[in-house]
Amino acid sequence: MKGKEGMTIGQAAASSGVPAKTIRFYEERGLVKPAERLANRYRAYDESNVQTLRFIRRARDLGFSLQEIDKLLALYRNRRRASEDVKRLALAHVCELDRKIAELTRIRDTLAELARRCHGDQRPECPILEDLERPRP
Amino acid sequence: MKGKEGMTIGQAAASSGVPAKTIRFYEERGLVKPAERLANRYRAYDESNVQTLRFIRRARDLGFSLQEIDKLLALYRNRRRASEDVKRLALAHVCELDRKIAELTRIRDTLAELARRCHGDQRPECPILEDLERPRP
DNA sequence: ATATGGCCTCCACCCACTGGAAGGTCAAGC
DNA sequence: GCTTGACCTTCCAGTGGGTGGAGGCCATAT
Repeated sequence: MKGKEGMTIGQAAASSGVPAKTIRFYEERGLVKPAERLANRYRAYDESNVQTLRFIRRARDLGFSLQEIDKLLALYRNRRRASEDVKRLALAHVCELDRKIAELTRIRDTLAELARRCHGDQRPECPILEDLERPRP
Repeated sequence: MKGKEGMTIGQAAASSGVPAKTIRFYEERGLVKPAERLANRYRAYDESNVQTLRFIRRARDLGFSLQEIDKLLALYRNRRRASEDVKRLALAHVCELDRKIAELTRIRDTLAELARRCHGDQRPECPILEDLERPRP
């Protein structure tokens, strides 16, 4: 396990923040290319692999899907990319986030209002259950 | 297929808004009790079953998990329930929604700011990719 | 010599469905 | 009476993004 840059999957995991199991999963999904193998069949990683893993980690934290990350990685690796293409991906994702936030907020407000109207005591009467059982148009 | 109230799964689906496949799935998961069967092995539903399905549908629309719905259904069926218990479930879910909304909003703002700083032209320079590749502490 | 811990593969499971294949049932139309 | 088509039945597989565990090899310290 020598070599200045060489790392096992566990070290790459610690260094990138992506769990070892997840790294294998990404490899299987084709998100990262299959790692080189040592003589003992252990996967070997270098700084550039770890860089890619960190990129993926950050993109996941920002809510991009693996499919979107695949596209982002392609742009990342392409020196002749147009920032326009990256921006389009990002803005599409912002739209999706706005949509989700709006929906969750709507649900949240509905439910908070129902809870506000519920006495929350020992009696069975409950506007929340009454809402749930009400037939909708 | 006689009987004033009797319905097939397709009619129950149309009447409740829960797809037939999903009704079978709920039965398998034990969320609803196994439907009666006709001589031809078709599932039979009545208004009360449809009412339960509508309840589930509405609760799903409000973002409750099947596990939470299981508890809500138990409270719904229990005439001696305390509205306190329903309210507690609802408020816990509101908290969870608030948490999710806050996280998505944080992500959304981060990404929108990165996109704002990106020229979005034909050149490769891109603050979004620069952010993604940046090592984190 | 063995105990620990890391690595390997493979399979199963999570959530909440959804799609599809293969086959049974029923009413209507010719 | 036979076909057609719309239902219904079961079972199996896949989605997304992993996580957990079994069973076994490898490396190092005691």
